[in-house]
Amino acid sequence: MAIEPRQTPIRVSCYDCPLRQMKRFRPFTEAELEFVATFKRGELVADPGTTVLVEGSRSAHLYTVLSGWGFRYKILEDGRRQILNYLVPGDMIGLQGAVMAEMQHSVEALTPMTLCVFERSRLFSLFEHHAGLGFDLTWLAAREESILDEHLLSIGRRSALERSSYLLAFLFHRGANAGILGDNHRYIPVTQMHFADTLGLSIVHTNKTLKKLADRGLIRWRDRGCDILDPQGLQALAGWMPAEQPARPFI
Amino acid sequence: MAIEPRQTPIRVSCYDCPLRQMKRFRPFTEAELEFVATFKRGELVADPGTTVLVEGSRSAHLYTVLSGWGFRYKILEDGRRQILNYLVPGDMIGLQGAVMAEMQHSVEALTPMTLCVFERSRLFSLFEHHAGLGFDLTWLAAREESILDEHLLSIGRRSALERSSYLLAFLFHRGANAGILGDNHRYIPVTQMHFADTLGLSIVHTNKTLKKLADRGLIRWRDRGCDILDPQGLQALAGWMPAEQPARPFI
DNA sequence: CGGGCTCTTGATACGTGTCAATGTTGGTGG
DNA sequence: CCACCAACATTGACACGTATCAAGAGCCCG
Repeated sequence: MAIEPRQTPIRVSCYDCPLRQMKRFRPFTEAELEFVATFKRGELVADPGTTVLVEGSRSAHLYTVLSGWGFRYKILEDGRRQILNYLVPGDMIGLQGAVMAEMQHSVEALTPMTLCVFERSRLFSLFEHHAGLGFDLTWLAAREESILDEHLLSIGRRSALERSSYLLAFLFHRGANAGILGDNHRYIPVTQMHFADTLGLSIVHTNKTLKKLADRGLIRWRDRGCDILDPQGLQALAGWMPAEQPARPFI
Repeated sequence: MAIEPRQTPIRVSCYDCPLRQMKRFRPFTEAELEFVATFKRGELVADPGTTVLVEGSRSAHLYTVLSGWGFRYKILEDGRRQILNYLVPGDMIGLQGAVMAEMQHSVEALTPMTLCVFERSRLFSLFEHHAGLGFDLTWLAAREESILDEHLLSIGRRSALERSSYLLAFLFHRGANAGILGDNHRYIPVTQMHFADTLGLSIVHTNKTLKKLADRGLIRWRDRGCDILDPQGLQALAGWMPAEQPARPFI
């Protein structure tokens, strides 16, 4: 994989961050915005398929997803891979590094992806000077935890068909909230291999299961990803409802 | 289940909290200790098998485990249950409630259990006045996330035997760190049904799998729980190593 | 003494994994 | 422009792991 993620100078200023202007994020105070602007160190640009962060490395940075889809994963020594969660704009990466000595998971880009790079050494000063931002970080971590809880329930106790439906409904929900679905298409850039590695299933059985969903008209496969045709139907089949939550923070 | 958890007045003062004195927790400043003491509202005492917190409820409190074993879980409508993680002294419960409108999981006691009860409404003032404590909360949330990552990997990609070994090694590690294992016994108060619901396996198959581990001399079953005889062996079988982490915080 | 739990074990059914082969698509280089 | 290759999707046959069903034993507690 010759293509490496490139760290570039700042091209998107926090002051006119396109994400921040979206209504689903809580607004910043002037002081907070100013702090975040000095907190930001650069940008990381990654092409699809690129590994952005590697398990076991020690990163001096924190990241926020500015654009694109990605995912977090872990692998066992013999190569078995488990995808843990997906990343959409507004998500934060690398908080675990403030706790553990090394990264405990890797990150890969699904689409072209841009990350904001922050200096981890200044993390504590964020807590010191901007309690609201500190609270937001905890908020984000707690929400990630809540998502992982649902994934665990799903992998542990749902059948292959229910699991698949849940994951599709979940991705639709995340993508829609992040505003990256394209109104008519509702396209999700996840291959069946990614599905398999998320669901804890083999690729073959994943294919057969997804086919059932396609036959029922819930999804349609195209261009190495899939269109969500009937999110409600998927939710019903999975027996899942997205939990309500207040306006989310964004750093 | 006639037995309800009882909220009692404070019996253990934060100033002479038995947990805080253990060396694995980071020390508090005077000011922090003072704040936490006023933050604490009471104690919750629960007998084994008692449901301490219920999914879907709106709790005005946060909790820290003071003594005993417990676990977090979710259930599907038809009763299928998934245990998400176990609770030992020093763990915090209910941070998710600061984010989601309702509790997203339930909590049950495995042994007699005591929880410290904190006022959620004062959570923000914790961030405002004690950046260090705010940071600690994020720390705890990030560590929980990291544990859930490992569970996901395990359930999704490990075989029944590997999974069981991982869980046993994991529980041993957590119990040992929390100092609740009893040096010679290394007893873990978890029934095979709990194991099954954690591993995403049926109770019958869990039994057969655990028996293999017992036959190999890695564990021994007794008194509705099990003794960990060979934690190293379990780790090796699972292909798992606990991640190194600095002194943990405790609130 | 009886009634729950929990643990145990064997027989059988079923869901999912593995193997193997084919089709499709998009990109690359001659 | 075409040949080729790599990655992904698809399908069928078969093997294996795990679930389900059923029955019984040990234990604690009322």
